[in-house]
Amino acid sequence: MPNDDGDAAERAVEDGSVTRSLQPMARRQTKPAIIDAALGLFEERGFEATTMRAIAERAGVSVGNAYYYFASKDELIQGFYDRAMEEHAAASAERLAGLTDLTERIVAHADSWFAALGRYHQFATQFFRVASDPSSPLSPFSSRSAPAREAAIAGWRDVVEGARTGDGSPAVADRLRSELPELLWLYHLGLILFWVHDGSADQAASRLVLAGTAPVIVRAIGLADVPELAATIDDLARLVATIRPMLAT
Amino acid sequence: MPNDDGDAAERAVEDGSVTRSLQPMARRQTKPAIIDAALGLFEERGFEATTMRAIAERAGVSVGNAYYYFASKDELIQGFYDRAMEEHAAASAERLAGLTDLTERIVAHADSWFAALGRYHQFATQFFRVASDPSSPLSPFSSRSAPAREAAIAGWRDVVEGARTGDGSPAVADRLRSELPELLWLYHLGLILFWVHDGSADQAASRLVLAGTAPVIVRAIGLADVPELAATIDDLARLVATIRPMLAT
DNA sequence: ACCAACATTTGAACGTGTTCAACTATTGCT
DNA sequence: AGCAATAGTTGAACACGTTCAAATGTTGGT
Repeated sequence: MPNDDGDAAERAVEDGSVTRSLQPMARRQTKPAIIDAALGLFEERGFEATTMRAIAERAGVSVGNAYYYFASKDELIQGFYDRAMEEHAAASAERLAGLTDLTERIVAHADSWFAALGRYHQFATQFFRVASDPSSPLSPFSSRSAPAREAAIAGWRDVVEGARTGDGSPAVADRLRSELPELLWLYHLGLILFWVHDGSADQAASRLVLAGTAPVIVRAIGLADVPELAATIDDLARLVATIRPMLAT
Repeated sequence: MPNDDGDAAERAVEDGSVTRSLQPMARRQTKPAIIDAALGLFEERGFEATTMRAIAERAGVSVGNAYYYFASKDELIQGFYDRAMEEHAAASAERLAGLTDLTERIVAHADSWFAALGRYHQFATQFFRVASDPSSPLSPFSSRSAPAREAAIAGWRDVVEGARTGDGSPAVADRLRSELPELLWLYHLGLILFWVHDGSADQAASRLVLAGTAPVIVRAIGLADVPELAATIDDLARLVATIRPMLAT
């Protein structure tokens, strides 16, 4: 098994030029080379049309070597996902900069996700097919994707924390502020599910769903303070609390 | 390509005993034989562990012949799904017989689904992995599964139509009665999505989610008449109307 | 300098889903 | 009865993801 995060290869580079010049057989950065080859081919041909043999050939390694670094073809997808999420985080931060309205911030964050992944829609479809397999390590609920999940929730936390009312006070009541990011993340998963199945041109339908549902979500957040609904909300909170420990993935 | 629904084989049988006795090479019912073999093996070993060669061998045909009737291994799943849905319809009808309360009827219908598919949970997981692929004909939104989808929605229509209030009048206002079955079907899809990912013993968590959310759904239905929410509900209805024609699957 | 442990790399081989040209059986028509 | 067209059937062959024993490179200790 390789070092878990390509540390070995990176360390070798950090050893500096002396080490490198003393070793004629320059240490290739095999793992990133494989990722680059895979992503390039995925974009060119799609996921299923890309063979492990083609990836290995473009990366200049043997097939077996690719499997030394990635347990399966599916795992190579993680590289695509990580890269896309970086793009999304950057694009979202830029669009959120001037916005204070919660609804607008939600729309901006989710819409920049659509923008970031739009060009990969067809390929992303195959990605989420794999990810929607509960037994896959790429499932959003798996322990292996916990870092990605937490990063995504943190993104939604930024959306919530940055929201202000007219007088500059936080737009979301304290009681909800801690739970809301995760709920919005679930809402986003739902949007993604729709987006994946969205056959409309440029996924326009998904953007409409976003624009149409975000205000409803925000209105529902406001409703959480209505006393008549408090009992129901408490029921749901208790339900979540009961169920969460039952789910060991 | 075979006749679309095994008509050829069925017609041959309907030709009667004369035809059969005059044809020493008795016409095998190849298609059902393949389905039976496949379902048996799926139950015994799971979906992925079952090979097309094993299916063909048990059915007494060649591999190529299986592909004459089923375009892919995935398509064999439809047989499992159809059979399971028959079981569900029967079990649900039985449990709904004495119930008039809408919440109880919703729970009974969905819970009998859990009961019907519980023993197949692991295998069903692989089934829904395939079904959640938007490009798969098994996707619940695909045109190929339209009959199954409509049958499922019809099941939810029974749930709604049979619900009575204390005085024996329909429990659901006219305005909602036509749309509600499809919404409940979507709710059920959500439950199934959770169930598929549900790693708790005997999928107990899924049943709790059902028991906990069904009353909320029913309460929300009642809220549809509150004037303050009418505008929002109209917005959502308009959104659905706008989007539906955009989705050509 | 040497060796033992470890990390990396190789490519042939395996089992899989799927395809296809060839073959056989059946039907419809005269 | 005979013939052309169609339906059904076969199994070898293909391309793929994956595995594995073996070969090679690298490191750290003496």
